Amino acid sequence: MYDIIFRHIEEKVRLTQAEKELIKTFFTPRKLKKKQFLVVEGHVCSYLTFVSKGLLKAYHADDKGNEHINQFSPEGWWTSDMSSFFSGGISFYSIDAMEDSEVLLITSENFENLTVQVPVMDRYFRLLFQNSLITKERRLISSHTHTAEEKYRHILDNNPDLIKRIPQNLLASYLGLSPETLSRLKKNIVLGHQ
Amino acid sequence: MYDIIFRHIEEKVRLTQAEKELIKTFFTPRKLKKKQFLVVEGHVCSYLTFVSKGLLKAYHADDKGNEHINQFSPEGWWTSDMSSFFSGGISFYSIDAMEDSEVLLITSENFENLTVQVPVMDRYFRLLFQNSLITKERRLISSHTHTAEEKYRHILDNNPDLIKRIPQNLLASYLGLSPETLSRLKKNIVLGHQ
DNA sequence: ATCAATAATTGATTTAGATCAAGCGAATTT
DNA sequence: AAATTCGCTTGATCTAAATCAATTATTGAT
Repeated sequence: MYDIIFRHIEEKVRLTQAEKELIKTFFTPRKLKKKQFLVVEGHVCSYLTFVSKGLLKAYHADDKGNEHINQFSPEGWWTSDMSSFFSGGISFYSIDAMEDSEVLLITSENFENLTVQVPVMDRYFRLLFQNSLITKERRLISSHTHTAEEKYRHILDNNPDLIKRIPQNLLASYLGLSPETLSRLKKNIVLGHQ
Repeated sequence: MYDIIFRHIEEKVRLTQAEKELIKTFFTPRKLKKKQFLVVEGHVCSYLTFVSKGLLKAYHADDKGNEHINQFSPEGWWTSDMSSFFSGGISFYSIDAMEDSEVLLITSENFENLTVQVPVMDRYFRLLFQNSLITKERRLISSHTHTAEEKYRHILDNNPDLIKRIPQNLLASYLGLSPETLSRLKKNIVLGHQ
């Protein structure tokens, strides 16, 4: 259960055995059935979540009821509504399981304890957030500069494995496109390659 | 010169006098004239930069030569091409001064030394990046859900002070709009309020 | 295996915002 | 102070993608 999380943390920082034992005590494991919610928009997001198995999505529903996916989180990724988690406000996103999943949950109090008692975790999360930030920045520029087709090609090139697990309409939502547009441009790409 | 940076850091973490003295040694102060470049796209971004006075912008030019502003950095903010800075690759953004400015520069080696010798700085940057990440996520969702007018209203409500210092065409670029569109929608808003 | 729900495709139409183009006012340079 | 550059506005036109609508897969549930 904890193998994956330690493998991931140790890609960025070193941990002693004692630290690992301590870290374990701050987390709660949980299983999620497909379609089960971790957070519902409007409630407080009480957990920062590490996905050890499966696939989750975080999304926001706008005024017209359209859902906009913020992030897909397969195994080895973290997910949460960070704003709600760290500040205690209501969650902007809903998060649910797209596949049967296993997750490790940590509350904000325990997160605070974790970083105080294992300071190297501040470094780990600094590196984690730093990388996420770079990716998010690029996605934002991409949303302004690239055409629908370029956005699709880009994700296809960079996340071929993940794409296979994601229904097309949800991928469209993630890219900020309508399902119809994504369907149509896929056809063009196939024909374009002949 | 260093007052502002310490004030900002101490909003998030505590520093001893000794730590402050040490921190100073890692930074180099520099003055920038308006229009002067800190980094040019395609070169390595060697510095993480704290703005103590003035205003900088970071932007990317696409294939067609259109510039897309990623970030405005007034006093009290950090700027850099983080990807280039942390990995040594070439910079995706150019960064230049929109006003005569004063900045504090730190190299990546010194950044590494800083976080090792003053571990609480890992926490500081963790908190900094965490907040940036929340903001970037919201901007990305906004770019998918909001109309041009809503985007403008939103920034007007949340950054009224900053907007005053920014020419309209650059604000349009930041919002992912053409200057013409921004000009037109401003007129509608004024009329709408009568 | 059947039925119901959900996802993907395809076509017709609309629309928000981009692009092209011209003129004007303000600011910076010499 | 004149000249040149730059930013803003306004109008006309164009276009990528959204929306509306119907049809056909595909998946899931009983």
